[in-house]
Amino acid sequence: MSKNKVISPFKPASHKHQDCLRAAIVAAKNHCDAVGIRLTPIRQRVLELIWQDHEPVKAYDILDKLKQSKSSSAPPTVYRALEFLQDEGLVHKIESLNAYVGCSDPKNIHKGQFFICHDCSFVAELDDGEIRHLLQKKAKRFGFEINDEMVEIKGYCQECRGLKE
Amino acid sequence: MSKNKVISPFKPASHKHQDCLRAAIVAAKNHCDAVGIRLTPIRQRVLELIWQDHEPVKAYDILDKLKQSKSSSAPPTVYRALEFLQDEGLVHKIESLNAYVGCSDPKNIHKGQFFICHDCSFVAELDDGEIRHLLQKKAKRFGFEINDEMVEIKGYCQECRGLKE
DNA sequence: ATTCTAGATGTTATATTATAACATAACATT
DNA sequence: AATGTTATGTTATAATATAACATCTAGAAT
Ligand SMILES: [Zn+2]
Ligand SMILES: [Zn+2]
Ligand SMILES: [Zn+2]
Ligand SMILES: [Zn+2]
Repeated sequence: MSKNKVISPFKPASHKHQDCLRAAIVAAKNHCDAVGIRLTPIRQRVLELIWQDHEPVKAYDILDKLKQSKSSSAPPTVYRALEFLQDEGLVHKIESLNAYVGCSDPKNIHKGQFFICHDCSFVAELDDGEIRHLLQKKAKRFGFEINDEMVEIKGYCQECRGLKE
Repeated sequence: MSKNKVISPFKPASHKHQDCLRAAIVAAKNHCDAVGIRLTPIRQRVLELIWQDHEPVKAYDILDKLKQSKSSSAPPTVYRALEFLQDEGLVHKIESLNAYVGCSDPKNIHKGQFFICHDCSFVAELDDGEIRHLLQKKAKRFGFEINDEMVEIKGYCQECRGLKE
């Protein structure tokens, strides 16, 4: 089963992001209902904060915003929510940035491949069978059994490149 | 120019690591001489500590060992040395582990692809043109210009898989 | 409806990773 | 020796993340 998905494509800055946010929350609710776990208010709020944009968000930035509506919030509040959301495939951690992005495809558990713009910080995500397959092939050559993958690519998105002219 | 190198292959636990260490230090000295920069005692010592094994090493573990011979050492001592070594291609940071591994190919500046064993922590490094090329191809599809790449693959090396039987 | 319980949250403290800022020392060039 | 540059020393603190234990609460079991 070698799917080749664009989980989250680059979108123009002008896109109607309200729709991305709304869709992500709906997908999260559906997922949690289906699996029989609870998307509590804190968890939903953290997810909403992460989906404020397509940029990776830092844990302590989430904490700051969370405190505004819920003064009892502390680091564990955020890290617990993040752990839950990551376990459920609702959020990925960008290891090279110590930051978190939403994932709109929780049903299908995966580790994506991320493309991150240095200028606008937009993160696009693929779940690409070709990449996975090539890495498998390389690994196989020296008898390595893959169990987890991190692919994070930085550079400049089309829109930002246009602006550089 | 699409090279396809195995920078640092998996080696049996029994290999004569003294040779790896020695070769790495010689390569580092040669590189620094050639480029006209200084591999100072601190920098060399940090590099040696990183090359104690093929496992990623944590900054504060380096610091602890450094203190044993040089009591004036502090976090900046280590992080400065690490920065120097990374800039010169003598060390790579494994982002997903916040740890550092030696690189035996400093001449050729690159971002490698890393395969890391969960059991023995051995890190193998490729500088693989095929992988780079595929990522380029994917990026091109949505007009993304790559500037930096992180590929870190976790799993089980051949030797450790054999032991699991 | 009441009790029980697992899961979720609150709270305090601390561990881990990394950098800022400024002072001093070592080294190279003139 | 005087100068500029690079490296190191030193102190403090920022940024990221987890441990440990107390308390609460929604929902299951009775
Ligand atoms: Zn959007
Ligand atoms: Zn951009
Ligand atoms: Zn070795
Ligand atoms: Zn192994």
